[in-house]
Amino acid sequence: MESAFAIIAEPSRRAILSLLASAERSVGDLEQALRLPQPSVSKHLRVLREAGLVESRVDGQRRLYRIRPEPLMEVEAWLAPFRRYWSVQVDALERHLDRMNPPPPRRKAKKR
Amino acid sequence: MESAFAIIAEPSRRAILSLLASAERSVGDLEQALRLPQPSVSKHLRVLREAGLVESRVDGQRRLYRIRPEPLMEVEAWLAPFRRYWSVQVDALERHLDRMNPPPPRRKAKKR
DNA sequence: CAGACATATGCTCCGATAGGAATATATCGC
DNA sequence: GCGATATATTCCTATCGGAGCATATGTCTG
Repeated sequence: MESAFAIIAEPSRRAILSLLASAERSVGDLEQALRLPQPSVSKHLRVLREAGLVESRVDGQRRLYRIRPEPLMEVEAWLAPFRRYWSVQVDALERHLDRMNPPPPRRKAKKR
Repeated sequence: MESAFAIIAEPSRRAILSLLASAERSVGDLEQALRLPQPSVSKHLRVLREAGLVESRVDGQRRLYRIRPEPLMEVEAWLAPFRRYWSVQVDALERHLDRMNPPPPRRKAKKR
């Protein structure tokens, strides 16, 4: 089975997964949301299904797809050792910003 | 510039990044550790460098490569919405295991 | 059954890319 | 300078995967 890394290298597939992260969707829903030709959506779904990243259930003439997040844990795990890097960076960035703009009277941020 | 997702789709590149996560290394170090031909390592390093995932400094006749983790934050951010899925799963798994094997006298696990 | 709608599959073309082997560039010690 | 070591680049080839379009399969309504 293909690695989850290879699967999510494709932008349309990431978009599909992101949509399914919030809710189950039919092929037509995805087609509309992503403005992709239907065969293209179906093909990406097939790849995702075979990699275990989604599963489908039948609902009348449509098929509803939903996330199967397990394979993404491989990515999550691989990413772990790098977290310490950007956490210190975020800290450094925060310190930097604090120096530029010393934390003044607590109040809510203005809308932009 | 290529998306970080496309870059880390390649297993050798992931291996390089993982090695660099713990320490700076020369091309020769990587070549040995990964058992890859040297031109192959250099090519992958070029791709990584152009994507901003590593940077190098000169040290005599060698070049030492180190991580630049910023582009990986794109992956981290994309992954965020899926965390809730496997966190509830981990919870469910824990509850399941607790039921199978009720948390008894605290002690260290045996070696296998 | 027909005809409409939803989804899946087959096929061809094309571009991107990894691998391998040879070679080029750079820097060291002498 | 020379030879040795470390790294980068070039060229070639084979492969893979996505785009696009046509078509097949499946399921509903009447």
